[in-house]
Amino acid sequence: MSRQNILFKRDFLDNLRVNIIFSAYTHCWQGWREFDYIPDFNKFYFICEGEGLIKICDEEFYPQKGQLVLMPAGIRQSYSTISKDTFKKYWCHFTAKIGDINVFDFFDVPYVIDIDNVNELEELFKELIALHNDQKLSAMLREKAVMTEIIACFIEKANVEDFKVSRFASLEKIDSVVKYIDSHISENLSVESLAEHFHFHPNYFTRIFKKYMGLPPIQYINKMRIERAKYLLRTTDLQINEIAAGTGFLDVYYFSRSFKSLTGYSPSDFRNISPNSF
DNA sequence: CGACTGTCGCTAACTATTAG
DNA sequence: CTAATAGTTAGCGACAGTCG
Repeated sequence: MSRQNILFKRDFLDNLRVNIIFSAYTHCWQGWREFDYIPDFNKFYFICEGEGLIKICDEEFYPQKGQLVLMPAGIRQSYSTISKDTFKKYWCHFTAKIGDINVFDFFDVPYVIDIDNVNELEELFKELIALHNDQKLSAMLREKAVMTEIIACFIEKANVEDFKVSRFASLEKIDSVVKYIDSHISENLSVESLAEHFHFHPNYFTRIFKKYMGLPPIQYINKMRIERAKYLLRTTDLQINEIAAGTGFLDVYYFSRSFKSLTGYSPSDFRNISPNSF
């Protein structure tokens, strides 16, 4: 795995937004069923007992105790009881998006997986439910963390190792753009020149860049420039104007102002408070 | 003298919309 | 998916001035 791929993955995951709509533990009633609907949110069902039918697209599943079911947003699905022995399950409705895209659209994942450590997942769902009913700010933050942990468990168990970049032709190009920006960060990069280099119309380029990366290209470039400047401030004794020039800022004054607006510190303050990494 | 701030004006970049 | 247009916003450079 190259540094650039790791960078891309991290930047990409920086844009992950998780939102929990509802979570609960339920013993399904006899009439528990709905057919051929398309939700705009994802669902997890963690089956504890009982039996039932889940249909996703045209695939039918009869999940068992100890299995976790993913019912992704935007896909036609149905569910129903099949006997008096109805499901007892933990479940949650949630969205998890990178840019404007559902995170599960980036992976090839099965809809049903076996869980090895049933107790661990059960505890996570219990915590999720408790946190969802807690109005404290800290609980809201923890709720997102627990939801992210459940998603990570699912992805780990599903043996997902990487984004399916090839699934999105444009994303493959944006991946190249990000690598290009990383290796040319000290040069005079503009949206127009980038769009031209990668054969996009500038308007279209800005739009899809933001779609996948969560922020417009120029803001991403500036963010990366400031990250590089922070690194140089910590690890070198270069003068501020040299660092400004080395990170693509034509104007040291503008560099100083941008740095402060993004980090809250002026470059020299940042250097003074940072532990020296020599 | 170097680092930084405040302000001004120009323009590149962005967004929304529409159309092919 | 690509392109054009128009209105808005933010980036940027320049300069004067302050601070230590």
